[in-house]
Amino acid sequence: MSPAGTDIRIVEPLCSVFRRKLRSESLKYTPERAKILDAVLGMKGVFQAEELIDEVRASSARVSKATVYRTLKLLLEAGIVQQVLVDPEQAHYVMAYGRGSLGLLVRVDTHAVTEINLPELDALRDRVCAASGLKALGHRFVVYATA
Amino acid sequence: MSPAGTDIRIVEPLCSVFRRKLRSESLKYTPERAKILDAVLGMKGVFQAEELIDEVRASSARVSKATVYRTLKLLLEAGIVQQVLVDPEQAHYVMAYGRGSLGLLVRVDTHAVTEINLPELDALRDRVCAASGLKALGHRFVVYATA
DNA sequence: GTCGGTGCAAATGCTTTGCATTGAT
DNA sequence: ATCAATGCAAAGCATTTGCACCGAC
Repeated sequence: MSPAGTDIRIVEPLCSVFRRKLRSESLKYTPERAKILDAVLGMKGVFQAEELIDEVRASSARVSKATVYRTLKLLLEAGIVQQVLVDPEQAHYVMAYGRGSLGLLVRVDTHAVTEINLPELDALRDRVCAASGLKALGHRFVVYATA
Repeated sequence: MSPAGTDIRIVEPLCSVFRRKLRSESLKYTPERAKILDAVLGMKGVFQAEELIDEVRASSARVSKATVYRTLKLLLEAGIVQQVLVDPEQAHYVMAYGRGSLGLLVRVDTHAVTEINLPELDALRDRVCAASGLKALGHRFVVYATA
């Protein structure tokens, strides 16, 4: 579905996006940060910090928990991941580059979280912001359900 | 706006709802719990545990932090308050009896949280759940915005 | 060679819990 | 009288931070 270039969204690897962000603040692109970014790309769907740490350690060398948290914060600032708040105990994240909106279906019985796509909410979000004279940055639609 | 009884939603004081919940588990309705429920009714909009503690202490006697947290959990189970996750650091709550849906406008620059009413999302929520063969329990629509 | 990065362990801050005492039913 | 609730202080847990050493530029 991309003969005319229609479906191309990521014209630049996320790695470059990250490096550019780092360079813009005179921060360094280290092997640890590269490994963490790789692990993020490997995460499917919503994940927690601890799961990311496991993923990093599974696919490569040892990276400290502190570094993962520090890098996660940078990835958040770079817009590469977004925070998703479904659990008061722990922060959850999703790979989110180039995406301001997010739909989630949370099963309260199993705690499973599924992503859903609802583009019609973009307009609603903009309408809400316009009514308050604000600029929309993004939105979350979370549905809680059970079997 | 209630000459014909149209706008009456709470046919029973929340206090009774709470007492019934407590009785059903052979728990006790104590003065501390009554004061905390009162404080919850006095909170306008979204609040944090610490703000509720301040409210309780402002309007009446001393109640320990532990008791407020314990009671908040009971109010959650009773459906009198709902948890709202807008901040990974801290849980936020809203008075929520008889309400499964919730819209929030979060200003990321000032951290102000405003409630918004979007009844059209009920149908969307039900559609999403029906598509997965699940039963909808409620939903959150959170819009992030800035000036 | 200079800063910033990393790992570790200690610190932080919200929330929960153990225990002895107090109180609702 | 009984069984649960309260207050306090200590414990828990995810996340952050201070510091000494290491490494990217």
